[in-house]
Amino acid sequence: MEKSYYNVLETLLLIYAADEGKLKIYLKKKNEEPYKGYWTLPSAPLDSETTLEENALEIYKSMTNLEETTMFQSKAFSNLDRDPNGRIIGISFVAITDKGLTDMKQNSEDKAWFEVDELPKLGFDHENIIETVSAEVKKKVISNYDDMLLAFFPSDFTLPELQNFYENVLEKPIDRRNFHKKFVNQDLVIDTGFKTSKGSGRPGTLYRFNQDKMKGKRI
Amino acid sequence: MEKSYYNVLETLLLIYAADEGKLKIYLKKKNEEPYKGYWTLPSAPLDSETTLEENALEIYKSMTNLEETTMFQSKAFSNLDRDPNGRIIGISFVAITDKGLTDMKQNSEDKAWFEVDELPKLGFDHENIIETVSAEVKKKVISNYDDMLLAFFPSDFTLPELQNFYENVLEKPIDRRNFHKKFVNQDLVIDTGFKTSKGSGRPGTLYRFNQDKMKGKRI
DNA sequence: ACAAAAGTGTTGCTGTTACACCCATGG
DNA sequence: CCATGGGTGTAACAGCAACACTTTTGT
Repeated sequence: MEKSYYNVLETLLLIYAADEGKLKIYLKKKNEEPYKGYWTLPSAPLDSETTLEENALEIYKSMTNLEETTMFQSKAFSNLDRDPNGRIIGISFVAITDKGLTDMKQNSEDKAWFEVDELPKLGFDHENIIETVSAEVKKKVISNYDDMLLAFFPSDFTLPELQNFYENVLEKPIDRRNFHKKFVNQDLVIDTGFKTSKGSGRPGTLYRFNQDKMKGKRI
Repeated sequence: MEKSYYNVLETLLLIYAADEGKLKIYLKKKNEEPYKGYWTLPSAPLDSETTLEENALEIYKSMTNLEETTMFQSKAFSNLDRDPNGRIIGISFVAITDKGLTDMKQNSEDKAWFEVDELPKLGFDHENIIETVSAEVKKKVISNYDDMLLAFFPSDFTLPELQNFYENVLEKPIDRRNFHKKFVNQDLVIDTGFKTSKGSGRPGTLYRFNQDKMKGKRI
């Protein structure tokens, strides 16, 4: 192979959501070789007249039909053997979305949500990328670094829902009563006045995050 | 300009150290056009047979004559007008070093330390890059996220030294006595048994970080 | 009325904050 | 012996951890 100062780049997008208490990622099924039938991260090659951010947002729109999201840059992956077709450098972005929205909710033939700890067969080095970036995202969720916990709950939620997600990410159980009081006593959440009743048991109060108190707050 | 899927990349290295209580960065003076006489970040073009990490380490070695450092990837900068010579994508890395070591201590004609809040005239978009990345580094120092505070003090220090640096990064004063006890009472530091005496006043106890307690510790 | 899920109360501990005071060195 | 800077003490308070109990729903 000829050594050169020109490189091919791709933007990789990791779309995350909190769903049923689990951290999930939205993947795409590949229907051409290489890795035909494998799942992969949505991606796009970067041309010389587009910024990485623009490129990532385009991928987001095409995958979700949504315009807005919390998006930020993550790591670059530059191993020489990432792609069997030749050297390509991948720059990863993280987008956090509200799974409740739009047609993303239903999995389709070629787009689906997966728990980050139960990934399907993945093409290229995407399993490695997902594990690396997910570890970073989880770490931020746990302490609300970069307001990451806030980003996962843009709309109403019950405290048990929040706790379920938080416990799964933390991989440790937390006392239900202490968790509840932490958020209520410190005014980190606002009571919307509504309740949810799904199944048996007392209905949960619907809260939303108190943005002023949560922004920058260390959990 | 012709649209293409080939891009030129450069690795940019931000070498930081805690010195005299200040967060400092090591820069290089440019002696050819463009930006001749301006200061810039050390950088290297990326060829098609090198990883970003290898490239960053090469820059580090050539700037410091040291082999080892705490290094991690930071953001990628992909604005189209970053460089007057044409589109080039910059991938930034952060290295943290012990300024006391080697010949780095003395500033030379073409390499020097600068406080991140008192930067010289910088070429390209490097001022923007330094500000962006420095904000990220400071934020991590403040909470010891990714063990960032630990990384800045690999060898012995006095608590007043540590506090001086921490206060400058935080941009708020902290009670001297509480700061002291926080670290001592929680066994975050280990007494080396040595003292420093510089100038008047009672000599300070030399501590080093207790790695076991500090790793992962949120300050 | 019973199970299931959500919400409230209490107590002790740990760490933070806001203070005043004592100790070791150089001039 | 006094200025300078470093180290120790203490009391009030906030947040966390570990507990038992009560309330509201569905069946």
